[in-house]
This record gives sequence, structure tokens and C-alpha cells, in this order.
Amino acid sequence: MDIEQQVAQAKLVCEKRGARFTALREQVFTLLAKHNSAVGAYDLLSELQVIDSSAKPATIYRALDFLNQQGFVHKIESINAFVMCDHFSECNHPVQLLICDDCGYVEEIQSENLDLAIRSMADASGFKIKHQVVEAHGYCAKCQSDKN
Amino acid sequence: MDIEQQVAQAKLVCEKRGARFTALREQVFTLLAKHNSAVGAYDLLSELQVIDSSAKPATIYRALDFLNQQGFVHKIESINAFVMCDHFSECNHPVQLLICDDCGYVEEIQSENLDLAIRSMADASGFKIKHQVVEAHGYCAKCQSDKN
DNA sequence: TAAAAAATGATATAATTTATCTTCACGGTT
DNA sequence: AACCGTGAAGATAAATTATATCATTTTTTA
Repeated sequence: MDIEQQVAQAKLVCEKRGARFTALREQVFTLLAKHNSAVGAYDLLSELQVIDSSAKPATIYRALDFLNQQGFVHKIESINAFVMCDHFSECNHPVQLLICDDCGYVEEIQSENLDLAIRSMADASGFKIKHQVVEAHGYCAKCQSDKN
Repeated sequence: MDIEQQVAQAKLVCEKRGARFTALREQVFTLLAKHNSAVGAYDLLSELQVIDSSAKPATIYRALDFLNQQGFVHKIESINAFVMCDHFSECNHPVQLLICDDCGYVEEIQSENLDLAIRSMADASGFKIKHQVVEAHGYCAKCQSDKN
């Protein structure tokens, strides 16, 4: 799916939800979509400032907040960075990421078993899960082979 | 296991490894051990400053770094806080946490299935995992019942 | 159109973490 | 015991990440 399609899809989803996909939010969405790896908020801010020189930290954080709430982007807690969601139309799925510590590439996975394993442990303790952070760090296939 | 035993155990482990469990590191270890929930670095710093008024941020971060490397404490990436490890003698186990967003209680779980699920997804992509961050947020049994 | 709600602008600041350089303490070696 | 190399801690500063607050503008709704 190319970026224009993603934007169109996001607009559609927002319309359905009564959420406002404003020009600013679209800009941030597009900037992030152009990366195929994780990006820090301040890096994104620098990019945004090329278009909109008045942008400030709060500008980018607010936009990211919104996009995150809509499920379009994920925050990677372990590296303070943001990444596009691979399947943003289906909302509210558990987020599970493989993060390459070498090249920064992020792969979003979907393991039902993983989700079940967490939930069954939680159930055993009477714990009610609202949100999961699953971030595996290591080296992607490409970076491993590059080392040979 | 009470705190003195934990300290003794930590000393033993460090000795075996040729790592230095200095007075400062012991103080930070003990402070953290007194909590049964996650604590922020600056909260810990405040507590340390009662004993050692010259302590600075770097002081606490260095000690936490060491304790983390030894596997005695875990950093909770999603809330920027630290917690004692439940089983610090067995090193290098994957860290899996249930974090109560109400009372701050942290339960460390050990699910082989969870670990396997992540690894099997990684294998499928040729991804080599070095470190996992698994942090489930929600409400513990106690906080749920308190709401009734 | 007026009022309410939401988004953005602008400014400041808080919170978290790391870098750097110096000094000190410990362990092994001559 | 004095010497020396290494790692730890002290001191200072600064980088990085994130939020608070209040004014202004835009959009929605009554």
C-alpha cells in the first residue's frame, strides 16, 4: 500500500469515527509513513519544520498522540520512537514488534499465541490487561547476513 | 526472602562474577528492595540523598545500570521506572511484567509459552532476538475488587 | 448566528537520561 | 610497601524526551 492509499484509508477511518484528520495530522502521518523504520519525535519535528517553520515540540507530540489513539502509529516505549502501524484499519490489536538494533527496522508481528500466553498468565493472577507492550530487540535477517 | 537475605545473595553472586557490589550499589539496591512496586530514578535519588546528600542523577543512574546489568533490577520501559527482579539469582531470563496502572504494583511472570511464541515469530522472519520487553498494563486483582 | 468544543499557536518548563572530565579506591605486580 | 592500571564515584553540564498553560483560531452544534 503506498502512502496516498494509506492517507486515504486513514481519512476514511477517521470520518467513520467522527475524528478529525486535520492538515497538520496528515502532514505528520505522511512524514512518518515515508520512513520504514522507527523515528524519534524530534527528528519528525525537524522534518515538519521544513514544511511548517512554526512547529514546536507540542505540535508533533499532539499529532502523534492523536495518530496513536487512532491506532495509525505505535509508540515504541523502549527506544522512545514512533512507527507506522502495519494494519491500522483493524483497530485495537495487541502491538508486537521486532526491532533491529542495528538498522532500526521494525517489523510488526501478530501472534495469537503470544497474546494468549500473556492473557493466560494475567488471568491466573486475576490481573486485567488493558494494554500490552511487546518489543523484542535484536538483529534483522538482513543485518545478520551483512556481518558475514 | 527479606532484604538482608537479598543483599547477601546479591553479594554472593557478584563475588562469583568478579563484579563489585560497592556500598553505593548496596544502598540503591536496598532502597529499591524496600519498595514492592516500581520506582522512578528521581524518587530513588531523593531517598538516596537522605543518606548521601551529595548524590546526583548520574549517581543513581550508574548504580541502576549496574544492578540492571547484573539482573538484580529491571527497568520498566513503558513507565520509566525500576523494579526489583523476583529471581535475580537465575540470570538472563526473559523479563515479563504485569503492571497495575492504579496502584503501581508489578508482578513478574515467567511464561515459557510467551517466550516461545515470540521466538517462533522471530525465527519465521530470520530475526535474532537479544532482548525482550514485555510489559502488560492493566489492573491487579486487588485494585479491581477495590472498585466494587 | 451564537455558544460550545476541539485544535493549534506560543511560550515555558518539567522530567528523564547521558556525556565528560576529574578524583578516588581497589587489586594485582614488581 | 610503593607503583600502576582499572574501574567507580564525584562534579558539572548538557542533551533528550515530554508536558503544562494560556491565548487564539477553527469547527461543530444548538
